[in-house]
Amino acid sequence: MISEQEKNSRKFDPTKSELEILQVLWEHGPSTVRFVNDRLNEQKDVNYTSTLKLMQIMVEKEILKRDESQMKHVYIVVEEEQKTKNHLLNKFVDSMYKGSAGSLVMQVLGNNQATKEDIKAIKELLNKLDKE
Amino acid sequence: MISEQEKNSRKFDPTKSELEILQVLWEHGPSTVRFVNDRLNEQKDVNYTSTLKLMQIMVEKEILKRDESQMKHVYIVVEEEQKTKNHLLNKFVDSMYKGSAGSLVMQVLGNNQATKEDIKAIKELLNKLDKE
DNA sequence: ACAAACATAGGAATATTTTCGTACGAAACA
DNA sequence: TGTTTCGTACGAAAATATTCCTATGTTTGT
Repeated sequence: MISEQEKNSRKFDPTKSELEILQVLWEHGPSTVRFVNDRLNEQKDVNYTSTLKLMQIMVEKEILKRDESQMKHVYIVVEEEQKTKNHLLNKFVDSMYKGSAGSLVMQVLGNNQATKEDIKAIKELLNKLDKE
Repeated sequence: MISEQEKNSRKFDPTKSELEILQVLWEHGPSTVRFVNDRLNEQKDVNYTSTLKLMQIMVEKEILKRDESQMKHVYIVVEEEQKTKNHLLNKFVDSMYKGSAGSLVMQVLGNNQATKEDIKAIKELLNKLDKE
């Protein structure tokens, strides 16, 4: 018996390769396997059918759904990008910073990993949060 | 042939299970397998020899080193905690936020994932950065 | 109509990660 | 001193993740 918890967490636990595919879909929206594979091949060598297989698996896992009305199936991300990213961020923070999002931010800021523009935007956001 | 790059990045690419072990060692300092295994068993079921094996593998990968002068070997993290965390954070930011640390921070702040204290500390840090 | 290019499906081969059984020596202790 | 407990080493099994071969059908262009 699989609990709902497990079922959901599995759904939000893309593997490394799956994440690469998600990134393409997040950036470009619903796409065919061919398109995704072409984007991936800009970074690394991967066979068309490998990408196809992965995307099929992702449909099974309900990470993606697809429009089969055309022969060239169009794959669509099921979960909102932000929701998934949030989940992954939380997991990351939990495991690396004992759940303290603050200390993650401190690390980023203290490490010159944020540009001047970033910092400006962050300050503005903080001000906005103050007013609420 | 394996490039130095790959070799190094592999060193900093702990698997999921390896990360769990690192967390114990980060929190408690140099430890025996028995100790680490006990900590892990507070969270999940895992056999002693499984933990042993993993930690031995981590020594091979030079993620850990160990003091064998006693029968109960003591395992020690090679890389500084911060250095490893930084590396993992960078990888995360790269893959999830196209390398923009700022947008990660924005997401954390915009999502009530930071407490009031966090925000206060962040503001202070920002002020300090300004002065430099 | 035919060949070439392209699409999906399915399963098998690989690679990687994780877990654990077994062997065997050292320490603890009744 | 004998036996139980605890330690390491090694290798294999199991679980996961990744890659790609092959079959088969569709579309495209000549």
